[in-house]
Amino acid sequence: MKTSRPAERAIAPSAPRKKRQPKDARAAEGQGLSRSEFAYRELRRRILDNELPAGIQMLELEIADALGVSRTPAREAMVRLARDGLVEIRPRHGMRVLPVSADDMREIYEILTALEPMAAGLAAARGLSDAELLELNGIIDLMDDALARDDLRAWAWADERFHARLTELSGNRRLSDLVAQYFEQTHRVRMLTLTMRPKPEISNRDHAKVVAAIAAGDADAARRLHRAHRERSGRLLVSLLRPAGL
Amino acid sequence: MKTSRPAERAIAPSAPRKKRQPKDARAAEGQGLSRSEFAYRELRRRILDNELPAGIQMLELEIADALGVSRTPAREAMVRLARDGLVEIRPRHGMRVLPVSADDMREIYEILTALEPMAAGLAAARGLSDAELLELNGIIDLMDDALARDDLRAWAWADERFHARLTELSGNRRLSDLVAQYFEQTHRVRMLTLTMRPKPEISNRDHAKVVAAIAAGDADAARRLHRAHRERSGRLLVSLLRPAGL
DNA sequence: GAATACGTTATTGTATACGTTATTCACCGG
DNA sequence: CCGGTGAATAACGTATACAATAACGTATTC
Repeated sequence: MKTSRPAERAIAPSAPRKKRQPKDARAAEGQGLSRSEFAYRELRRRILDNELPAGIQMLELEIADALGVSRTPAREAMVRLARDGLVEIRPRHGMRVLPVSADDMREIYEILTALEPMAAGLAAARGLSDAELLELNGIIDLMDDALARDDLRAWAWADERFHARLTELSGNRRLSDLVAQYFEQTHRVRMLTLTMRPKPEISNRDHAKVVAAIAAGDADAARRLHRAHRERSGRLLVSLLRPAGL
Repeated sequence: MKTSRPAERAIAPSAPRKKRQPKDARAAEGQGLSRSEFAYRELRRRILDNELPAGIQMLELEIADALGVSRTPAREAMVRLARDGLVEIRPRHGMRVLPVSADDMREIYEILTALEPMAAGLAAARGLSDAELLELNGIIDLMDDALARDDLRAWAWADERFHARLTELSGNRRLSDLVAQYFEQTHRVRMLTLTMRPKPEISNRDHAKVVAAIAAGDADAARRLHRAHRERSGRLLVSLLRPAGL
């Protein structure tokens, strides 16, 4: 037992204590989300949408107030975001949204260049069903449509979807979660550079080739092709970023 | 300014309140560790050393008591460990140390098979200094010595060290952290299967070949060789695990 | 006028209180 | 004897209280 606990607890809760005021956190209540989960997701959303721009600092209490929760769930969310590599916790200065430098992007793209081709190879080795292949090709069609309409935002959305779906089809859950985590970190930068890059027609062709290799069950080719695709897009992004001096 | 801070802080702390009893947590005090950090490290150590065997469940309070901290840091440690993939949090049943099934090991090895060869390739492309190459070869020597003495534990230690050091030399911090995280998860199983596997002479040769390729600056060869090494050891481990029915 | 020491204050890490709710176990009916 | 229902209980999620301390500003001295 605890050695010495003063027995203040013995006093009877006679008076109807102040009603537990959950402040607002209105949005959290809506779903079956715990406040902790809500804080995490909302904070992450704001960061990824650049609502909380890179570099910004927020104290625990500011975050808690902004989200309408107390410090405990706010803190838990911060710890999780730090693990995700989105923020940094600096003891007396709160949480800082990490800027993504060209060098950071290089590191992240190197990781994706390792992981995604592996996923493509695994998918090819496993053999995808016709429905799954059809789905991937459908996403490529979406990308082509978006490109034809010059709708870059729609293209980016479909592109992310393609990469996510392909890795999910690897049959390795950890792998696809990991790719999702790092891909997420590229999202902010991709959005920023979307208008700076040349029309991403090559990307669409790359995707089609990878899917063809997977359909043929050629794991080695799928891996090589996806790798080439990743290397190209990584180089492109870093080259766009470097002069911008982020 | 903060809009509305009630001034409860104004009440003077007149009476010398009961001394804050930090229970024990004696070990935490020793270092400059926060209790949270201490809880995390200690818990992780116990899991990796199989002191907390796979499958075991512990409630928040049990963990807190076992570590001599309160629920708050215990909880924070749990959240972090869950992120690391070592435990699972199940709301009313506390924390469960995740068992590592053959299938889990397959997933983890697939990830390492993607990441480590990339690290080797990067190291080769970057070009290592003589001192760095010497260090890697020194570790290989340690492995040979250990093998000659039939000291499997020492061999395993050096092997882990080799892999860790090599990925660090990739120049990609995120990559080496990631490898460390997944490698860590194989540790428990590697220790269990250490006596079941044939003498790992091939491993030592594999390592030497990878270092040679890096020394020659041949990124492609380094990648391919490391990949072959990983594939082999992954297959071996899974094949040992499967009949054991973990 | 600048530098340093000191006191103040804000922020954090940690403990703990509190209310909610899943789980469990006993009891009852079939 | 078994299955279901409800009360008791315990675990958790969350809020908050509290103490330690780093950061900051002020004053003092040279």
